[in-house]
Amino acid sequence: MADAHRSGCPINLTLEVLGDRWSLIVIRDIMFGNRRHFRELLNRSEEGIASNILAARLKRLMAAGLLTRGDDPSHQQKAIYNLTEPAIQLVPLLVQMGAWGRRHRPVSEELSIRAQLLEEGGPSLWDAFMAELRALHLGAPAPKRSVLHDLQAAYEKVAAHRKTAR
Amino acid sequence: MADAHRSGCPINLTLEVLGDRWSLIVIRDIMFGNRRHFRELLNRSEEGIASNILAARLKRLMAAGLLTRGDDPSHQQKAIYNLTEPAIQLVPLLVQMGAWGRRHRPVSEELSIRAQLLEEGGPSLWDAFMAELRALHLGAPAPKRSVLHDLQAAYEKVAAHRKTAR
DNA sequence: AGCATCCGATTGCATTATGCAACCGGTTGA
DNA sequence: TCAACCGGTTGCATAATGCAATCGGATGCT
Repeated sequence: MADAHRSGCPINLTLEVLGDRWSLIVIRDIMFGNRRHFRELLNRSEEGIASNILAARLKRLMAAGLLTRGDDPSHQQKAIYNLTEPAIQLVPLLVQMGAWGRRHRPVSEELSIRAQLLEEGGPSLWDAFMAELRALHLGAPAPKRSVLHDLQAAYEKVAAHRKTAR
Repeated sequence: MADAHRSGCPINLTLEVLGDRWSLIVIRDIMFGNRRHFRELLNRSEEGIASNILAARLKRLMAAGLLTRGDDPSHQQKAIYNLTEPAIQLVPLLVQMGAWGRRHRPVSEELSIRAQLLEEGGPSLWDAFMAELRALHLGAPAPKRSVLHDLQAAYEKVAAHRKTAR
């Protein structure tokens, strides 16, 4: 009863989980940038999230069933954040967000390449990408071809540039 | 220079406009519920937005180019809020949000009928709906068949019930 | 062993956003 | 004349966000 949902409308309920300025940024970085550790999410994101906000978001997203937290065998203190199946199913939503932003907002060309690829690839590309995410985050059998690598290329280039520029 | 965008990423820029708990609720009500006046948006929405928040959101959405404000000829004081073309192009995004919420959140059956119709109708239905919105909000020539009426039916039923129940 | 670096956070504090209720001057229609 | 409605605004409390410094523990290098 601590629910207190504003309404049962699907759009509203989605907004109650994801309707803030950081949740989808975190999911985007895990999903498209393959940021799996706290420090990666903290230091290697374009927008510069604060550490307390990041911690709060990770906690909330885990409570909402969108992320799980696992141990990194290589380091006792290191945590690995994984996407859950519901989070992986946000791919079409994020693609639409990217497509809309690309058309109607002053995007930078570098960072919109990924959105363009996903938009032009259509649902079949999204499915391939989601299959890769399941392999990476849920331990599902790995698909043959990697579309993820292509998607991450531009992203990595920009992140690296930003890091040196600091 | 008062821009100060966090980054040029399309997803981020979309989030900077729509990433809060109310903006998309307002657009949803105008779009699917055909709420065109301030008082309609205030009193006839499921979630019960506060009047100052509504005023602030309408102002921001107009500044972002998603809404325009027109005069209602029938009443000197009455304002009519219209969707712009960019706002109408949010249809696929809202459909994806509804589809995701329907699958992964505790939606009420009544309110998810609309989401289901739009999801099952696919892109061709979205296009038909968007054409109707253009007629309604931009003064474009009206299409023949109205899919909007069907979409609003369930919504109106619930809103009417809620009004009497207060 | 010693020490710098990295690990996922937490704390304190300032600013901003949101939420709630009451209220405003003007318009409309009976 | 008057109640109801019009699009908001105001004041105030609470919650979210932003920023910088810091924490205790783990790791790796020398």
